[in-house]
Amino acid sequence: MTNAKAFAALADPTRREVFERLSRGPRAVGDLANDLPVSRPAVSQHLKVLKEAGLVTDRPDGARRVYQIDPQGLGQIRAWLDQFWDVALEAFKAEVERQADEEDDKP
Amino acid sequence: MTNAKAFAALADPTRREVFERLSRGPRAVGDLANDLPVSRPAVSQHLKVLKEAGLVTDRPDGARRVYQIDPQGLGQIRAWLDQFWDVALEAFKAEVERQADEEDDKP
DNA sequence: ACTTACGGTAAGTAATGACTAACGCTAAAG
DNA sequence: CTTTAGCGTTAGTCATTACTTACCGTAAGT
Repeated sequence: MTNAKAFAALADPTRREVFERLSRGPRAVGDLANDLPVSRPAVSQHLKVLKEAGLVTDRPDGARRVYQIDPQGLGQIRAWLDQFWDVALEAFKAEVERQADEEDDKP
Repeated sequence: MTNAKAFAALADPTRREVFERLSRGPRAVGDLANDLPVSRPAVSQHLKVLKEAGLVTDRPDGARRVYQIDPQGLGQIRAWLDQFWDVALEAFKAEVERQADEEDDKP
C-alpha cells in the first residue's frame, strides 16, 4: 500500500500548494520557491516527499531541475477512494431512510 | 477548502484503518477499539477528526454511539483529485514524447 | 580557471500530533 | 436509587515533521 505515502504527502498545505502549481505546468525548484512563503530548501524537501510518493517526477535541465506532475500517485489515491465510494453512498441512503423511520415513531 | 481536513484526516494510518472498517458497516466506538492496537480514547479522538473532516457521521444508540461513513468528505477529495487528473495524464504523455526526442539526439 | 546560478543535504529548532491514563457524564440494568 | 456499560474530554508525554541556516556539489557564463 504505497498510497500511504501519497496521502501523507498531500496532507501538508504547502505540499498541496506546490502540487497545484505544478499542475499548471512544469517548473524548476527556485522558480517555485520564488512565489511561495517558504525558503528554497523547504521546497526542495517537499518535492522529495512528493517524488517518493509518486506524485511528481523530475528531470535535469542544465544546472536546473524541472519537476512535473506524475499521474501514478494520483491514480493510487483515486483507486483507494473509489473502493469506498459505492458503499458510502449506499450507507448514506440507508441512514437517511433510517432517520425517516425514527421520525415516524417519536412525534 | 475543507478538503484540507479530509486529507489531513486520511494521512494517519490508524484513521485510514478505522475508515476502512466503517466501510464494512456502521460500528460503535468500543467495538472498533476492540480489534485495533490502540486504546478506546484514541479511537474516539480519531473519530472526532474524521467527523470534522466530513468523512463519518455519528448517531446515538442508547448509551452507545454508532459511526458510519459519510460520502461528503470522500466526494471533496475526489473532486480535488479529478481537477488534476486530465492535466496530469496530458503532462505525462508530453514527457514521454520529450524523452523519446532526447533519445534521438544522444546515442 | 574563476565566478555565478541552481539545488540537494545536514544539523538544529519549534511546532504539531498521536497516544495513554484519569476523570466525568449520560443511558440502560438491577 | 445504585450500579454498570459506553463515550467524550483533559492533561501530559514522546515522536514526528516542517522550517531555516549553513554547507557542498555541479553546470553554465565570463
